[in-house]
Amino acid sequence: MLGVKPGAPLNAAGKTDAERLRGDLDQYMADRGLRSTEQRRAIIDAFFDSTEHMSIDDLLLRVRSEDPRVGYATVYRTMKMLTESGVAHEHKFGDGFTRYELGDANTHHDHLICLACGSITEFEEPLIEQLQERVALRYRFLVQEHKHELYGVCEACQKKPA
Amino acid sequence: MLGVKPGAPLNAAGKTDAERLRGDLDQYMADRGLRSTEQRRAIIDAFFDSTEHMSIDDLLLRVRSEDPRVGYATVYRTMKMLTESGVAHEHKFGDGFTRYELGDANTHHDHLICLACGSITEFEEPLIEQLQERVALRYRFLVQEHKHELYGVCEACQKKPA
DNA sequence: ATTATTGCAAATATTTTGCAATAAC
DNA sequence: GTTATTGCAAAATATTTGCAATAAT
Repeated sequence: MLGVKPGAPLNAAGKTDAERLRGDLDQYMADRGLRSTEQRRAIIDAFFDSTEHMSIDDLLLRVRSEDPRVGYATVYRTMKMLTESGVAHEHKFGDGFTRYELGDANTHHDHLICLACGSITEFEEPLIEQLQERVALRYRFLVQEHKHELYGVCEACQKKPA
Repeated sequence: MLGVKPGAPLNAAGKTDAERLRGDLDQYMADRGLRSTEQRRAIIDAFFDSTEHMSIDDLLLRVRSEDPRVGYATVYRTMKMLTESGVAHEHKFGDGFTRYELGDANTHHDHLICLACGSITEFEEPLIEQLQERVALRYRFLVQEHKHELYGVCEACQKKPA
């Protein structure tokens, strides 16, 4: 259990979400004969180690600090694999960069995006999800995914001098 | 009052939303010495006449059916002007195209996007907006705009044979 | 020995921009 | 007559892809 943050929440099986997702990924790759390369391992490590919402450039920067010969295309291809396996989720917050976060199927959350500093905060509000389901029912719309994002100014940026 | 749909809802001043927005636009353009050209008039007419959520290509197609010599760049530039004046709102629903709708400052609505046929339905749910404000308060976040979109399958597409 | 993967460069796709020609004021 | 606007082509931006070389199985 090296590299696991002390105090990370454990689930019933005694594993962190990240550990479970890594297991899912190994399974996914094994199932279709995908290979574990040095580059992939480096990118996947960078992704799992990161504070969330990394862009391709963020990831590449990190990975290249250890191994400068990793190419853009490999990062794109690896993150596409993670997305398709459900291990990562893609987000487009409107700054032109696709960002990735851990694909936690169980805990759904939405986002507050600060237009001043770019910081991204997660929020959960089950009552909104509930009302959302009611809206879907009203239109007999089958929801597959949703996006709920509030854009504005975070607390810290409000306090900064103009 | 030519070209106004019969039965369109009128506001206090006896004008439709579209009429009011056209007035706003005239004001906006006059204020900064922007000129009324044939191309702009054609694009603006196409935009106002349209069922909502037109892409640049949709607009260009319409405009070119009347005047084939209008260029892409002019449509982009005109829609940017409409967006900056608040007369149009931009949306990116994830299919790679920016779409535009009438910028109705008073009636806020959100969207259901069908992934099968691409249709876009608007919905309003004041209770969600209310809860959203509460979330913002909880994080002391100053909301400037928001995006709430449900992606899935619309009623019509659910009924279609697979 | 196979075949998935890599890195590069070229291709895509959408939007933006420089500039000379044109048209609105 | 000024100066905003147009249309074109080229640039910019983010992402994808073809392909020969490489590396994992």
